[in-house]
Amino acid sequence: MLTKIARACYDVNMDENNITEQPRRRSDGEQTHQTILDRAVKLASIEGVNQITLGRLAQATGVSKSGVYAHFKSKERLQMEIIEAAGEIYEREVIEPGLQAPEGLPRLIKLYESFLSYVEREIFPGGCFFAGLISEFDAQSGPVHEAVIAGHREWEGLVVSLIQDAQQRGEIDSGVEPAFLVFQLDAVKDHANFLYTLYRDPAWIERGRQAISRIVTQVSAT
Amino acid sequence: MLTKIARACYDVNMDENNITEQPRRRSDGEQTHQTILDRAVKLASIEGVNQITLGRLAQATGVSKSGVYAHFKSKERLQMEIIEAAGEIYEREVIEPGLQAPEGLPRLIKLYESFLSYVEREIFPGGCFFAGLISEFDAQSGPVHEAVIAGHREWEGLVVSLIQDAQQRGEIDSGVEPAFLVFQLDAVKDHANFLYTLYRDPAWIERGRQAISRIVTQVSAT
DNA sequence: CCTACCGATCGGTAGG
DNA sequence: CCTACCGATCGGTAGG
Repeated sequence: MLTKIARACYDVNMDENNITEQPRRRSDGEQTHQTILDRAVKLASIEGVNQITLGRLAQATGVSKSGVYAHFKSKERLQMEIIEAAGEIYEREVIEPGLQAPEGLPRLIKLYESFLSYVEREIFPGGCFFAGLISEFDAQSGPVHEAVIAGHREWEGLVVSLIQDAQQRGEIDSGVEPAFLVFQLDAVKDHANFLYTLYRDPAWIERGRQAISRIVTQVSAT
Repeated sequence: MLTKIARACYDVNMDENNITEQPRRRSDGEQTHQTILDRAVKLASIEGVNQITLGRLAQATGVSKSGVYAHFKSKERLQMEIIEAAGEIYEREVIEPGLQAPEGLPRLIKLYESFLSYVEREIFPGGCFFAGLISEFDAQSGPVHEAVIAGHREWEGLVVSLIQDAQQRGEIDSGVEPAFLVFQLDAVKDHANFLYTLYRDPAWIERGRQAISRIVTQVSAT
């Protein structure tokens, strides 16, 4: 039966865009899959990825435990899909709006403002998903740990390139070490997320904005 | 049997300092209790307090599962004792060395240096215990969440009072808002902990030191 | 996607 | 501090 559904999904897949060997579900199943994943991402942002269990996810969605399991085929795969789904949301809510600003310093500033806004709007009920994820897996080896490091390196690389752009345009002092500036900016953004999530007081986001703009002012070319 | 041990411990207790209704164990049991707790604190700093189970703690210490349970009487109590024990370590490794410096600005600086040193020396194998704890419970209501908030407020209060001391001595500009300065300093210390724990590269601690001293320089009275 | 299971482990209890 | 349990839940499987 599973095979039949899998094959049907595979056929549907062919008509769409995705020709991988990973079987997918047809439209109804696809929707259920997404519904479960949405719930899982929200739960994981509050309690941590390791606290998500098939049973509780089943209860939260009204699907049977084995129904949930059938969608993900293992707990590891479920965890990975949760992280992927969260990544898409982060991309949509932080990266894309940030990159819409004009190149150079405005883009750098907009990126951090997008982050603060995304925290303030509580896109994830438990605060920034990835701040929580890093904290959960920073000291634990395994595939998630590696994925977390890759994600952090990607973010750092993006910000460094924005800083270098701004330096080439003469908007940021050329004597500033990009990696150090990223450290300063990220410290503020993560701390604002941290305290907003703990206290749910927008004053912390405002402090984050102030601290970011203070740092930017200091490194701005004269 | 439990009652007998409990009563024996109670008697011992009377001879010491502590006359609460909470029964304690006699010296052997006391030692086992501490051994279990030490392991639990280390494990919890890596995996999170919620990941500690009686079974795994039993396995890690060689005590039977019910033996572990007998020492703590509930998982909640175990969690609370873990947090208390971590708090004592934090007090010893960060607060006390910090407060040994001369009053005013040197004491403020020393407090943050003590923190960075405590991270660098890996007092907890999974990074600063309380950074992890806040991250784990920031979005979850319950007694641990409340304890975490109380702990954060205590730290913030301490730092604010150090800043005000330094302001009264004319070492920090009186126009600086203490709460905002704490925000800036804590952002850096937590971020250094965060990245050191993820990468285990002392360069992140060094960046933290640089960022701290830069902030201090900026707010220093002219 | 379901019911009906499996062995392992969970927090906790009884009794010593 | 131990053995020997309890019901509940875990991730996962069989079969439809």
